[in-house]
Amino acid sequence: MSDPVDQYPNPSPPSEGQNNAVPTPQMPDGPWLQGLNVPQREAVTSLDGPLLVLSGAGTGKTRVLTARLAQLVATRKAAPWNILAVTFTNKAAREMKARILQLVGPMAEQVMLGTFHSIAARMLRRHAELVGLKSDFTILDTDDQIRLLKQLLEAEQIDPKRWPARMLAGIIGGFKDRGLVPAKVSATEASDFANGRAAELYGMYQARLKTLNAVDFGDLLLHMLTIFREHEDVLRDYQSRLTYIMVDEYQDTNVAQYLWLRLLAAGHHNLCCVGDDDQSIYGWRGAEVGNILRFESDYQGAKTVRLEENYRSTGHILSAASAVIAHNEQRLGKTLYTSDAEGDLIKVSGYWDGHEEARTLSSIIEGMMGDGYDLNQIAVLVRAGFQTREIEERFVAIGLPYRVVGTRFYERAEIRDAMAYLRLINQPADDLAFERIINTPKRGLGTASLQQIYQLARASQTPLLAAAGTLADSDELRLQARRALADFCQQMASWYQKKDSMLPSEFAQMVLDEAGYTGMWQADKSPDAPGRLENLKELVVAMESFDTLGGFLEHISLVMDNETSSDEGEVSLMTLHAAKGLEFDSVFLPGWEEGVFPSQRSLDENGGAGLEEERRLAYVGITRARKNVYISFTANRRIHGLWQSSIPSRFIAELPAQHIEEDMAQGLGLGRAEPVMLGDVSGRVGKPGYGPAWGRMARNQLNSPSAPQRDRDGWLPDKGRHNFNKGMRVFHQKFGMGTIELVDADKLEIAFDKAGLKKVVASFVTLPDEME
DNA sequence: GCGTTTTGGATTTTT
DNA sequence: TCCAAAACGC
Repeated sequence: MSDPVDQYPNPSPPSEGQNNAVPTPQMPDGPWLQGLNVPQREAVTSLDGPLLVLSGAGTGKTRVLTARLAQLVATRKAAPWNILAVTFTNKAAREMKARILQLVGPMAEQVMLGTFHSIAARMLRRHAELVGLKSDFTILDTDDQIRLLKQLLEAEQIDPKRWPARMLAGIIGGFKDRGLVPAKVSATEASDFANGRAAELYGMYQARLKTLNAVDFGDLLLHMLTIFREHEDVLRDYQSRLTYIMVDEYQDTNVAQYLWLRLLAAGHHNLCCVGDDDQSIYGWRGAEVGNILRFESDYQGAKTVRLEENYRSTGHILSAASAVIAHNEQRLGKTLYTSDAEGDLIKVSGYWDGHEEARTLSSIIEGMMGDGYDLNQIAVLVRAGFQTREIEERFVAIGLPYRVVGTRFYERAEIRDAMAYLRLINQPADDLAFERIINTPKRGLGTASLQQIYQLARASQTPLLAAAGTLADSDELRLQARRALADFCQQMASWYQKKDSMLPSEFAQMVLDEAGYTGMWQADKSPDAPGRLENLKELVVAMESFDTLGGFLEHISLVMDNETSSDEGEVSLMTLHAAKGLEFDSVFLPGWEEGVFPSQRSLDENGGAGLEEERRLAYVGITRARKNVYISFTANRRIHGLWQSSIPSRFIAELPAQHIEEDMAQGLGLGRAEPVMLGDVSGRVGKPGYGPAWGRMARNQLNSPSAPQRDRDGWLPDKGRHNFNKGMRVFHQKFGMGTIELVDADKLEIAFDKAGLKKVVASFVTLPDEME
């Protein structure tokens, strides 16, 4: 967070004199070429024309990217400021920058390197007026966006229950991902939101953004597309300045990003895209795998280089991952190999329930810790965030140090509030910031007073803060509210005066104190209040590396991550998505059950394509590991408070037998029949009871070489396919015998003899005589 | 205007 | 089950 990587120079070539900075050409064989394998070297030295580098997991992608950049500079194909290097994350940009700095020295500063969004933002600030914005436009975050849309929906009298703002935000985001301005949204694409009003609402939202002098994330790219299309001179300018383009994680580009790149590269076609179609896991966010699949036909004469030698994982891990991903049809195909040893087999285990899974997983980690393993080299990767809770609880119980990766710093309310204060001071017309903090901490200004402010602002066409000032001087409001408002405005004015004469960090501290915001949390007795104060402190510290408030705000609106890594070892706990690009010695992959992973929703909503994306997620998960992989599944899982029986993920069946080890010792032995303990739910000691059908199922899963078909047994959770009726006597593995009280599609309400009235899914109960 | 109760809903989220 | 946002009552 200390290094504002996104502050690259303007796209214009540096003024004369700086040309001295260009060093004498390096020898053709720079140090960056040392130790590259054949395809890597080919990718690095193929400088002209379109180039697609298909780089599998762990094949040295970043190394190739940075070496190629160094090569461009060294051969004088391009001056640093002629090179555009685009990444998706700030972290990737930061890393690349650091490595280039090492390779080519301070000239690296001149490379236009950053995320799609930060580069587009930079460009947009230069040409803002071409789309009706001022160059000091505000970049809204998701929260502001939703609030804005809520207001819009309310004004349009659209039922917020039926048509939530969040949904509209998603639809509009989708349009923007596809590069569609409101006028281009066709009737078919308009979706049925609020009876087909999506396109219309999109237009209204854009108009509202313009009056606020604000953009959302999607707009950064979208506005640049508009500018490039409507102002050829601007596009030409960039085309002639940025003569070599490199893109990281190309498989994740959406249509807007694709078009943006295509326009920029249109003249010279010196476009090098690096990516891995097998690691495309952001389809739901608008990423188009098609972009990478189509590269060769999109760019005539494109060269493709495959990086297939993996330097990360051992043989079994790599083979197993490759076998899983081979089940996908939509892929370009790569054959990863390693010269590393076969290593350990992947361990696959089944457990009775999530509790047992968490318990066992934790004790394995404890054991590793005892053997001197570095906890930082261990990760637990789950499909969805809610899965971390059960595991976290166990970690807490046994005192295992861990950290959950992915809870975003900037999403915390206190950070957003603090930011809103700073935003409003920096930009008094920032109405959304005003709304956020006008009554935080409580100033006794409720909806009634706010209504007045809105009215006046609308009538006089002024920002809310200005309207508030006017209102404070009038006698429209009750004395109390008027006084509060006057105080607030006065404070704002005084802060505005001071904002440029103080260090941003000191300034922020002062504002938060004077506003009573720090005090608000100090007075708060809730258990998380100290943590929030801690976060605020962190924010202030983060500001220390900035000279101006404006600089900080620009940076933070785009770079909102904070990576606090501790020196003490901690197990990392995160989603599979968050793990992309990371690597660990040992990786635990719990929850491999149908419905959870692959996610039922993904399957329902996107069918075969959804399944393939889930499978890529599995591939990403396995390939994070260098040495050990532990995959597990459970027979029963409680989801949203309902117990559901589950069957092992089909991905488990796709793991070839020769690369796995059925490590059932800790949990349920497959096929080992044990007595079923009827109705004994709580206080269970030792191994729980389980039905033999489950064991049979799991074994089938494990042994079948191809995708399993589970159709018999009635164990499958296919909805509605049951013959249960009210009044029937049934058996449930966890709750024992009971009588059906109510049938609602696949859900049954059952009065259990011992466990009482419960709602369960039909697939989880059987007729008593089905038991063996 | 604010604290409390009720209700509904619940993947993944680089920017 | 558990969380956050809407609705409710003082």
